[in-house]
Amino acid sequence: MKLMALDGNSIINRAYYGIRPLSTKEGLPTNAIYGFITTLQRLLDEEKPEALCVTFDRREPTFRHKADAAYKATRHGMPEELAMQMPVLKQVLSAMDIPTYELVGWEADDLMGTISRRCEADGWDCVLVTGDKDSLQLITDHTMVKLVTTKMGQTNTTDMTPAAFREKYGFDPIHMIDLKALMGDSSDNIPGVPGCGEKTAMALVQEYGSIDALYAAMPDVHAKPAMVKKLAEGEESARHSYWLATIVTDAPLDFRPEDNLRRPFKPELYDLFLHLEFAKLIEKYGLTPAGDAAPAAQQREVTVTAEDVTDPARAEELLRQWRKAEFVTVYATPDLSAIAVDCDTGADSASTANLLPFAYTGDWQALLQALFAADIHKVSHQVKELTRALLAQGIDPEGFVFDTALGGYLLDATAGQYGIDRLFMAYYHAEVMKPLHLAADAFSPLGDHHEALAALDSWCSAIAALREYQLPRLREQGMLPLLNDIELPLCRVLADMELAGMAVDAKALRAFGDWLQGEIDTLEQRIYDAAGETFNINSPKQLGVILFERLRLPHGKKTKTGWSTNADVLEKLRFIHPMVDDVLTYRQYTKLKSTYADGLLKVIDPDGRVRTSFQMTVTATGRLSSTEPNLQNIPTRTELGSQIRKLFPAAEGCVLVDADYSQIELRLLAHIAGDEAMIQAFRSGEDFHTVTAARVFHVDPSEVTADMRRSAKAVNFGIVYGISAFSLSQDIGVTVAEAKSFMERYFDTYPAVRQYMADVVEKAREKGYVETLWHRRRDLPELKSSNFNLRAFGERVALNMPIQGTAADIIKLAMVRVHRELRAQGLQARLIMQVHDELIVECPVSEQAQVTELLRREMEQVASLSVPLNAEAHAGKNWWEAKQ
DNA sequence: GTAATCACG
DNA sequence: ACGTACGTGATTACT
Repeated sequence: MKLMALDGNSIINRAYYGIRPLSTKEGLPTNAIYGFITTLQRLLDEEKPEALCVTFDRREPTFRHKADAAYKATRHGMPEELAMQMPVLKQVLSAMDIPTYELVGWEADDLMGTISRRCEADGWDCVLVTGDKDSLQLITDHTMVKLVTTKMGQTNTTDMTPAAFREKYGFDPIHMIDLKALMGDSSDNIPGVPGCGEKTAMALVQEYGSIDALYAAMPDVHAKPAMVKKLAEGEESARHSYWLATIVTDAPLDFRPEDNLRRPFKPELYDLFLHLEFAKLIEKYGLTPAGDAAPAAQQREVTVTAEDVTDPARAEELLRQWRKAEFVTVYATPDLSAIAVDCDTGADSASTANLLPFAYTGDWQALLQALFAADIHKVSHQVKELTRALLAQGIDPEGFVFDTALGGYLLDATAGQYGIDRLFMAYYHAEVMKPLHLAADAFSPLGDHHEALAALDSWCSAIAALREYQLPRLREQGMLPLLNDIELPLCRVLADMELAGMAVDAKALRAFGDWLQGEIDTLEQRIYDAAGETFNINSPKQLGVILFERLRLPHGKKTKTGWSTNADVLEKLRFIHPMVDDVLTYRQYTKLKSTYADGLLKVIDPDGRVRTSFQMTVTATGRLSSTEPNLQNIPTRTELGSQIRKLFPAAEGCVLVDADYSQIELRLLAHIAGDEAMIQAFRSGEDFHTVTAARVFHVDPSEVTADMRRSAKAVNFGIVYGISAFSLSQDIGVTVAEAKSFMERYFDTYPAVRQYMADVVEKAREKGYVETLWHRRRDLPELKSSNFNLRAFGERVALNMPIQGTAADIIKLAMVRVHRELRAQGLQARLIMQVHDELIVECPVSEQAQVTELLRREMEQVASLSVPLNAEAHAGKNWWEAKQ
């Protein structure tokens, strides 16, 4: 039998510092609790103990344990956000029916020591989980310590058995106490022998085993005479320290191993997790509401107020009501096999109309067109997806006035999940009924019709409830213009773009792929010959073994699992061994082959076009993202890679017009920071990096060398990302000191930028968020974190998000304007792609000149700032040409 | 499912 | 002293 005991304080501490701040809508921080539970679950999966318990420190101000020394006085108290979570964690553990142990005046260590010895006495094995190395002294043949370590934000555990301990330290676990007695421990206020550090203490314990043996051998110990003297003088301190360092194993604890056998969770765990907004955990553990006695079916019976609309006369009546209403909510299945419409006003208040194509006896198409006309104001969830589905059915939808997915995203851009159920849970701490099977056949006469309708009904009213929550908050945060003028109109633009797609030359792409394969085969053989064996070049692990063990090349950075083999590292090794160059080329070619050649071929539609999906609710800054396929990362930086762009042709008789903003982020930095020198530089129309270099190096622009311009460019970009001198030095290959002085001179050149960087972080810390010119917002709880890395990250985000996010606002607005203007001018031209600062329009050759001018003008005039927005547009027969 | 790598802005 | 640039998505290896 095996019992696992956790050092509660140690684990929750690590969870708190290791996990980004989370909190409930009411502001209760929850990250440490969440981290604790997930850690606990991982440990249980790993160890599968029969019994489990958690111990906690319980120190009282008046305690007199272990001498009167200011014992652990230097250990600072826990931050308030963590302290608040302690009692809640104990509630959670109680609801999980996991025993906890604490004793006034005793530390978790002492309780764990006591627990492990009682277990052993009863013939149990024991696993102690803690991050505290002190506990290693407790290791025996039947007691293992799982040491929790946090490296680069990742928590790992090491199993310390007697053998593993000896391997690492060279002596038996029990002598850990002797080691501490000699070297001391400042965090525990254990003095040790003054002047005796880790190295000396290790050597002495390895040789003599214990301080008893050491002092018995005095004065003939193997150490420098000065050290022998220190040891002699420090004997009393060493013996006192030994006592301080010894973990108690007989604390007065009421403990029997068998009382800790694992038991089922208590029902109240559901409510607790609901309150903590641990939706994932509720799902994972399959928790259900405590009052589960009422059968779910019965609840549904009560809530179903749905009405199947079958005949045109009734439909007409409803349409009239809907036109009069302020708004209706619409929930549609992705395939439009069912559409529910809920209207809160009128005679049939609170009743949901179900529109099912097979059940409707009238003209289905006409009904939809009437419902999705501009005169019925619709609130829905994921309007872009619905718009796309309707357009594909030949319906031209208008009149969307709210999107609860977009609302959720604008209110919390880092939440990541915007499903109706998740939002409802976050806002109201309650669950929406799950549609059990919303597949098409659920609405066939044979499917479970009743159940499906009940789900539609509840989802429809959930959407109304979400809007109710979101609207006042969006208004208060100044985001209604962003929603109404940018995000909502953009839904139609993106739906059109997704449906239009981009043509791909499949034949040429296949040929390119075949050519790449030939090159890859050659490279592969050369690499095997150089290595003297075959191996999987695609495996960083195997490649690392070849490069750094077999070939003994100097290794650089490490990753969690071994040596890094990324391009940065390999670049430095290419002059040492010719194989490295081949590996780099191999990487480049296989990337092109698998991601672009093969990857694109897999998703070409029968009409020879690829259709990406634009994600509107993914990025933390407001940018779009593109998936299946990702058309926002088609190669351009290398000669070979950019060949791929030649395989994106314009349709027959058409051209592609490609327009991009030049240095929009830096221009926005100039505007937002209000730096006169930088604004002037952009107004001059000269090359900005060259102007920067000239000002920073105090030379005439004509004297700026390529090297100077490259450095200036690196700083310009670095500033936007929240640079550090270290990273800049890495980037431009100078010392940190040089990079530092370089940045100083940069800030002297653009003084308002320095001021901005300080102000934006301070303001963000006060307000807890940053925002763009259009008030798009990103919450930044990281700035209040006590974890240095997390806080530093938050500061960089605070600098970057307003700039990157404003650029996103601007191009989105430009897209809406371009889309509208192309239609207004009756052009056949279609906007088909966006790549963050670049738009692509496909149009007949005859429209080329007009479209090129329209694109440039609309993009440049979308906002009026203190710097000009500069856009350049070119036409070509394919993407590569248009981009020139 | 996570980690490493590399493509883009 | 800390560890070292912002935002994405796809592929491959490996647990």
